[in-house]
Amino acid sequence: MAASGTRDRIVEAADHLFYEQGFEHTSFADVAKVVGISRGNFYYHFETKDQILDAVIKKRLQEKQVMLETWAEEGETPDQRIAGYIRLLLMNREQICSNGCPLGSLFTELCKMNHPGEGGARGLFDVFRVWLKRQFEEMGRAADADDLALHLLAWSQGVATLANAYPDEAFLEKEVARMLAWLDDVKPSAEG
Amino acid sequence: MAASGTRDRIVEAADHLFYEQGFEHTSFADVAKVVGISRGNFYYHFETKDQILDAVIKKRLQEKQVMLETWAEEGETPDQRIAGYIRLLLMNREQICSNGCPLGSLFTELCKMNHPGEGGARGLFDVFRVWLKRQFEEMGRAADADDLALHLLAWSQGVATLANAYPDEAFLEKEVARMLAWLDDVKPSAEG
DNA sequence: GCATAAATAGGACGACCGTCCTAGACACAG
DNA sequence: CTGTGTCTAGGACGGTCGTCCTATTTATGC
Repeated sequence: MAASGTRDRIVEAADHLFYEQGFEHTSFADVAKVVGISRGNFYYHFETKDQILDAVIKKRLQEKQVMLETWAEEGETPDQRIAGYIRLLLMNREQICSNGCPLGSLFTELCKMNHPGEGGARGLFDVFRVWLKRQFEEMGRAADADDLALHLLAWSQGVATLANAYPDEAFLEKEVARMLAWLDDVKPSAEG
Repeated sequence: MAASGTRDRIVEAADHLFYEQGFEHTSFADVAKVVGISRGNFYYHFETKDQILDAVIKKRLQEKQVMLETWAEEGETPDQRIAGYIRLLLMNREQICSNGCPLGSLFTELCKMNHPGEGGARGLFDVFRVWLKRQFEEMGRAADADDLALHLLAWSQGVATLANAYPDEAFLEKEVARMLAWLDDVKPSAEG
């Protein structure tokens, strides 16, 4: 399994570099330097650059899904779980301030390239969208659960982008507080 | 001034292509094809690709500034002007659904490239930020005008990105309605 | 009409990229 | 030790890119 170890290291290095430098702006040489292997060796593990992107997206999909399902099983109330999602913005503040939203920036780039991986990047949004929708449903807002989920998704996406443009932690904290207040407003007063 | 005519056509074509395909993904050959001139002719008007980017950013800065100042002089109330900004999302719905936010997507790309033009792209945000701040001040919210401006900027930014990921006009319209309701909430009841 | 400058065309260049190929290193079964 | 399959290194190839160079065309002043 030493080979698969190298494969995983390639995917992990590519994951970080795609986030920090973008997909197109990251070359095989960049990844090779980080992993510490030769450029030509990629083609034993991947046939094209797009396959690395696919593997990176697949990895992100799985990681996020596992993270959200773990939250959902930890027995908290739906609004506490949504609050956990909102606080992700604070937990990842350094990365967000310097590189923006991992979901949004990748999607935006692939979209402009007309790259087939665009669908996979949209799938990353979907993971959060359906998870948030489920939480709002369980919170008692079944009627507009998807609407609320999209709203929160867009909101956090915009906050991440602006925090990147103005690397100001105070702004991030203010917006997180605003989101939590909004969540409290949205929560039915007599929760079931 | 025939030369400057060509120059302007280059800048305008580059402006569109940078928005639709991204800066890095747009080559000289792409722009040349649109403008209808030869590839080598660029270097009579620009010395580097970065200079074209600078010209594009400068043009966008000027256009936005003129647009906003025109609004500010049209004698409406501040909240009507802010509502006009919000409704930009609807006016440009086709472009936003297919290419996202012109400000955010350019900034995100330049940021990942560590490109010196990043500052100019941030300047585009600044134009809207200070204009919105002024409107909120005139609306009677001087204390938190900048806070409100950043909030609305982030919100609209996120909505544009999500509308790009889910090209759904209904979502755009719902969020615009939500923003207008928020604006009404923010407006002091006894406006001066 | 001629000299001068502005403007354009088109190819050459070096660099980088993704991709591919081949030879060698390594692990392990017999 | 030997043979076999896995894994790696490093260079070659073709394409594209930004950049540059040099002719040629077009416009302008005298």
